Amino acid sequence: MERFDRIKVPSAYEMVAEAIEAEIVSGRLRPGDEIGTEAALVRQFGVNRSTVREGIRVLEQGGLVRREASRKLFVCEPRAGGLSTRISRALVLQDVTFRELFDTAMVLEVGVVEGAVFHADAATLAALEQNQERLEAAVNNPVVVAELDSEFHALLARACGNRVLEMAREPAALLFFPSTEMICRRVPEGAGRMAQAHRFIIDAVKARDLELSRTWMRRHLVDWRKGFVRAGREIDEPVERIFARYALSKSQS
Amino acid sequence: MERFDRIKVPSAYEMVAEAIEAEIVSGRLRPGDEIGTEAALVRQFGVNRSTVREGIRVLEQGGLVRREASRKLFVCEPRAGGLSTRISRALVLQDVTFRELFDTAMVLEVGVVEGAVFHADAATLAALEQNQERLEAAVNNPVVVAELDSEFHALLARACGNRVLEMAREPAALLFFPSTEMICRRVPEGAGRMAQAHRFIIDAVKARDLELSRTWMRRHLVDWRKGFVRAGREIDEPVERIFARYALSKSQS
DNA sequence: AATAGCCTTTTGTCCGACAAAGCCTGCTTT
DNA sequence: AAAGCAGGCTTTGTCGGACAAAAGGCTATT
Repeated sequence: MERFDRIKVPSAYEMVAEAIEAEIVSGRLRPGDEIGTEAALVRQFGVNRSTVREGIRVLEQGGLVRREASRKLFVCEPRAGGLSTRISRALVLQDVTFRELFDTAMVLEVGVVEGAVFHADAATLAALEQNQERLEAAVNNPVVVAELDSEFHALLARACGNRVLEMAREPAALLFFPSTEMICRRVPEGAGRMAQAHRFIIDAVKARDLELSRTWMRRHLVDWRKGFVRAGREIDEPVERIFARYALSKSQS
Repeated sequence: MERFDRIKVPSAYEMVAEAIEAEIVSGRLRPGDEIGTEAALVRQFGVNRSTVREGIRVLEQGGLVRREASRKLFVCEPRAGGLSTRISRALVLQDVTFRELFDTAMVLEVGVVEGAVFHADAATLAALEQNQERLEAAVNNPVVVAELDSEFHALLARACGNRVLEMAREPAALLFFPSTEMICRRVPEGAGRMAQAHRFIIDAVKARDLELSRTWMRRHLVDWRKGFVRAGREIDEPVERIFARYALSKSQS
């Protein structure tokens, strides 16, 4: 048992990043505000431009500021940060299995649909209907089906009116739903069953029927799992890195 | 509807970061491996050291590499990234309410305890027992009680054997459980009830009793909420930024 | 008013340099 | 000969200055 922690001398670029972060977290700088040019920061902080730039990289990667087309630097919506992508990547590096993804999705997506039953508004319901229409029209195109399934769940998450839950489900969803494409490709009847399940879920949410919405969400996910196994995959195998790299790079933009 | 996406010309430092990231994600560089000195990277990539350094900042902040005491750079365990902290910060910036935190915790912690019923091993159960002992000995110290409560739920999450779920709950937990201290301070009987609930949860997990574990976890969380309200707080108020800043900075180390 | 061309600002990258901190190696001391 | 120390080497963090290319703004032309 040591008495003292190691002393960490903060470097200049870290202090630059922290100073700007403090302004954002405190609310003195709001999303959309400009940070100023690098030269301006050099003047204010009294450090070299290289140092300022390193600090900016930290903030950029932290999702606090954004630079558009190598131009002005401004505070960005905290949502935008692409943090989920990085969590997903960490999960892949830990060799998590599809079972873990599935079990987590079961917990989170059922929680989401419960919230949606209480909070879904007309606009989101309309968006869900539109998603459903497109899904029914595209049951023979695995790529589009996978995208629409992913969007369906994202819309539902938005509809549940809980931003914490919405964000909590994102990393798993990013790894989970892309497999839908593979499933649809190998299990022909999969897309049809999915469309049917979505239909029931939407109806249950509209009818504010908690129990029914839960039931159909569970059924929908169990179906996904069955399809996964029928497509010849093993539920306890880790999410492969190559696949994940592809899926995540697509989502990053 | 535009036909083409904007073309993004990658800058050199981004390519440096991506090149190293690719090695890590593909598994050719494993946690613990050294990346090499800045000078070595300069030679290999044929770019300036400033450029390499900017790339390194990106990777560092992304939680892929770590530099210890301003010394050698090496690939780090994906878990370490401190990403949850940043998600929590984003949530605070979005002014999420305690209700959102609570509802999410309800979904996730119940999911966690279900997993724990199936997967908890002897070592974790022992750790939970030890946590319980310390909790019962400290019911009069709000600071310690809050820490132990937070640890209790983290242990349970570890016990559930699902790293995806474990990581999904972290951002909410980081914002949620610190309030326990405030509650214990203002509601004297709170800590005792908490110890009792923990006791029942541990026993239910040990007995592999799914339904009982669920029931007590729900009860435990509902209790937290009652305490929150009895402490004079409003469940629909946003998590304050000052509080969050304090809580998160503590957790970062 | 719209456009083309010019000028200015800003970013991305490069070069070279140096102090401070860690690491290593060889020397001194016991 | 082993342990301890000092000095030298390596590497990081920071600095100052420089320049091409892109973006933005301004003016004159049609």
